[in-house]
Amino acid sequence: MKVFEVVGQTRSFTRAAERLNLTQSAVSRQVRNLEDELGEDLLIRRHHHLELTPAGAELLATIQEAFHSIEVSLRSITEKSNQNRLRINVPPTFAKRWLLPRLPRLREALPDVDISLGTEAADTLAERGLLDCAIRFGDGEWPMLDASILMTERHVVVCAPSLLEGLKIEGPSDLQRFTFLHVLASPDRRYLTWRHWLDAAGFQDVDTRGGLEFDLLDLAIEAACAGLGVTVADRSMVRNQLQTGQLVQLFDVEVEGHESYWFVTRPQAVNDRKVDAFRTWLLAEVAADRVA
Amino acid sequence: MKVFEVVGQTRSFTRAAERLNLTQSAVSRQVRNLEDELGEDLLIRRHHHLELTPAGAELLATIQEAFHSIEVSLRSITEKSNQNRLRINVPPTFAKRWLLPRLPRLREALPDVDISLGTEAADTLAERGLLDCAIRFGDGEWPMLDASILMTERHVVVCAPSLLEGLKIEGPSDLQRFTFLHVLASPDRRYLTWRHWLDAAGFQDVDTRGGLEFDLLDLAIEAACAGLGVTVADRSMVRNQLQTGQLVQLFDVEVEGHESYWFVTRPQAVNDRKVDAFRTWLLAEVAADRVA
DNA sequence: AGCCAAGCATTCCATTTTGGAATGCTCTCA
DNA sequence: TGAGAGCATTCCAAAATGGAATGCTTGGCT
Repeated sequence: MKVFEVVGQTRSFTRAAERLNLTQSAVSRQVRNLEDELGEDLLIRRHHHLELTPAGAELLATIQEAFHSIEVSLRSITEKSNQNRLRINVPPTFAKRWLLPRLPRLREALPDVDISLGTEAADTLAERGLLDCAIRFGDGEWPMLDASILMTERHVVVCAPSLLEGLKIEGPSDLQRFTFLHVLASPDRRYLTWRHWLDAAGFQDVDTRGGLEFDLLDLAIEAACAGLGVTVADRSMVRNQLQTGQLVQLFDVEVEGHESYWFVTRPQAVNDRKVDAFRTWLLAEVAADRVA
Repeated sequence: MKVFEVVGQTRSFTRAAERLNLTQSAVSRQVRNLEDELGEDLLIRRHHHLELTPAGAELLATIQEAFHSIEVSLRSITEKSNQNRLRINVPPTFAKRWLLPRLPRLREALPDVDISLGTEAADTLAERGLLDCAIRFGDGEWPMLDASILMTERHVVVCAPSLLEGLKIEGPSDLQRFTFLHVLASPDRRYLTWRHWLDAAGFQDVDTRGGLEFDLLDLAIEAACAGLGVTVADRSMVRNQLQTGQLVQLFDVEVEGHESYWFVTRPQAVNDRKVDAFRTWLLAEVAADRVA
């Protein structure tokens, strides 16, 4: 039953199996059993995707609602001392660079809401009921979830002021002297932020192949602060360091990235007071940022 | 989970076990496991009865609703050709004597509703989702169910006209000559309808100890029709026989019983079109009866 | 047209979960 | 204070569930 719910969401036995920590074989049989019991097909097995039959669609809707309400009830029991806890997951860099500095203001704005902050790279908002909401980086397209845009990344190049001592930085060749700090999208693939920025700046023939790689932007920024090299970073993530002089910006080139930070919720969360209050606060904060 | 639902309803591990076709031991551990998982007690184990903790009460309510909606959805799939079937259980005598003769009228009134009629002595309305509603005989007090009164029994004494040939029936002693037909409440206990009727009629010293016993009023009435003796019966159940002359009433004494026929539904059924239409029809029918 | 790969079905066996029977424990009531 | 009702516990058996390997079907691609 639970299995069918996930299959319905993922529209794939294989992906459902992953989400459920089962094998595809187990999922296949569970669904088959359910169909047998009902004497009615729930899914149309097409190749390379599944479709729901009308019966399946109706059952899926019912099951989702029922399970959700049970899950909420269960949670409110497990943590009944924490009725007012807001559980969120936030990308690590965003958490550290943007949210953490604003936590005092958040507490002030929502004094009666406790916050549980997770920084998993891949949150479980769609899969489990543990999270109330999340902030995600991407294009805002996530199936079965609602997303409101918070901010689009704006890339600037920064480094520690110590690196610049006695140097004049005016063009591509000056840049080439520094160590490049990169952020990895996956263990063997970099984000192309340097490429985009260089294109926008009109710098040809800069060799970015060398340099240090980090799996988190946060670490790249830390490295830059430590004077290890130059990095491309989202302006919002280094605002503080620029203000205090820990980092300085090189060139007056700012590139709008094609991905953004989004506030993401399950559709059912529309009538959750906490989530709503948090969304409102977030949107107000980012609006204030833009003015500043 | 399902186990806890039934325990919550029955307020007893043992009875829950019976209903679930499990042993008390299995039920005990299921509930214990659930409590352990939640880290919170759901039940207060008092001796000779269980109480729900606040957490347990909340969870029970949620679970009941969730399971019910799933069950309905499941049923509508299993029998999707029978979306418009109304499943009812009716006491056997009521079914045969009152409802069956009116079925044509019912079909006329609700032409698009198919009827599934069961006549179990103890229906499963509270326990399973199979029935949409039921008619029950009793005092109208059934936990977790809604009941609307249909009619209170009115006892009269009847027998076949052949028994009276050449006799004049005027008092207790005349009555004593007949064979008494009794209805059993349980294998070793009669309903006290004869007693009540004799008291109301003011007949002392009638010995009712002998006679034939039946487990259903219906059989007693059949026996009376066959000229086997005299019986006390609810007027509504023999209306037809009195009209056609198959039975005749002895004495002009009519006793109101202290139990009634009720239309019983689960609380969730309030917004079920079929059930509502049936209730309306039933109430109109009994109202018409009273006028006639 | 035919091959390849993606993805569901199937089979067989191991693991885990669930259930039953017997027994123990504790509280209530007479 | 003893009996009995009713929940807890223990131990073992049975059933359900899951995993790995493998088979099958089909849509896409050359």
